[in-house]
Amino acid sequence: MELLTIGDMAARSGVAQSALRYYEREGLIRATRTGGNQRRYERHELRRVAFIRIAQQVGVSLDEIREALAALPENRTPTKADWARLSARWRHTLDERITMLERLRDQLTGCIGCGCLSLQRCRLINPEDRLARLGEGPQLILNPPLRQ
Amino acid sequence: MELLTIGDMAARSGVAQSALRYYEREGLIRATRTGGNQRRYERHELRRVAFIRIAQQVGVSLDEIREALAALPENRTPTKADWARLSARWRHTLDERITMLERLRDQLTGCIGCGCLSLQRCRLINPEDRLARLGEGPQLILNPPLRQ
DNA sequence: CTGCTAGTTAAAGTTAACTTCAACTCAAGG
DNA sequence: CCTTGAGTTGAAGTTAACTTTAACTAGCAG
Repeated sequence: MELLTIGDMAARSGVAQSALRYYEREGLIRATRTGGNQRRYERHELRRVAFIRIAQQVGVSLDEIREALAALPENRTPTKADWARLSARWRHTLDERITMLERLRDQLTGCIGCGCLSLQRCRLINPEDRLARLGEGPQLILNPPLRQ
Repeated sequence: MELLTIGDMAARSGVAQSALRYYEREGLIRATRTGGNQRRYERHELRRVAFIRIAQQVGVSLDEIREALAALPENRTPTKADWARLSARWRHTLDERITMLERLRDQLTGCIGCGCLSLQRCRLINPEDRLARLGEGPQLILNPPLRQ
């Protein structure tokens, strides 16, 4: 059971040591300590780091990533099935994000592309035809959660 | 030539007044002033705001958005052609982002999905087969710009 | 004129995700 | 034993994109 130093982890994962310490403080990865208080990582922590970076690319926050990682077993090395279960979640998130961007792209092409980018008429800006249905109310740009 | 107050702009764009002031400080939108120093917006500034929010959804930073908006004419209301020219840029960015996410999704399915998420063997983690080609060097997770 | 809502400013606060810094300690080679 | 490179800590700094606050002014109805 060979353990990795923080330097090893940084080199093999491409993630800075300061980030690895940060992830540990945030409860995303774990390390044991040597007698001299240095961190030693088990090999499977590398997989956690990989998972973290991938999820970040998908646009998931560290908070959500921590939550997902909490589904891994505490007292044994995660199995393939454990990881597969987690990845299913991101797969779904990814699908959603891709769909959103594709819709945005298609509408962009036919909408800003044509120069019509009008808050009154554009489906991109006023997606559910809110203006038409709600009459005088405020016309929201894009999707809901834009706070006022 | 009816001008809009900041309240009008906020209501019609769904963007907070504080954000509109911030955009102005950052040089993304412009307003004239009344005798009493209140902002008055021309109608086409709404289109700018729409453009800003759309670009943000695509993942573009305000810095880049400002740069893009700088291509609009200073001294006349932008035409459809002006907007179409700008949108072409985002269209391209969008395409790239979608492609990236699709690649990520496909690899996620076949890679984390299968539980193999291994830094040594996984194409997702080690995309260009760096390990194989470069021998002992550090193995970077995902795409390049991960600083050390 | 009185009130009230809408608008103004500069400055400070917020959040995420880290990095940088200063001041040390550990581990290993010679 | 000495030196050097790797590791440790808490605290403060960084960046983007805003929001909040406090103290004040404008515009308009009655």
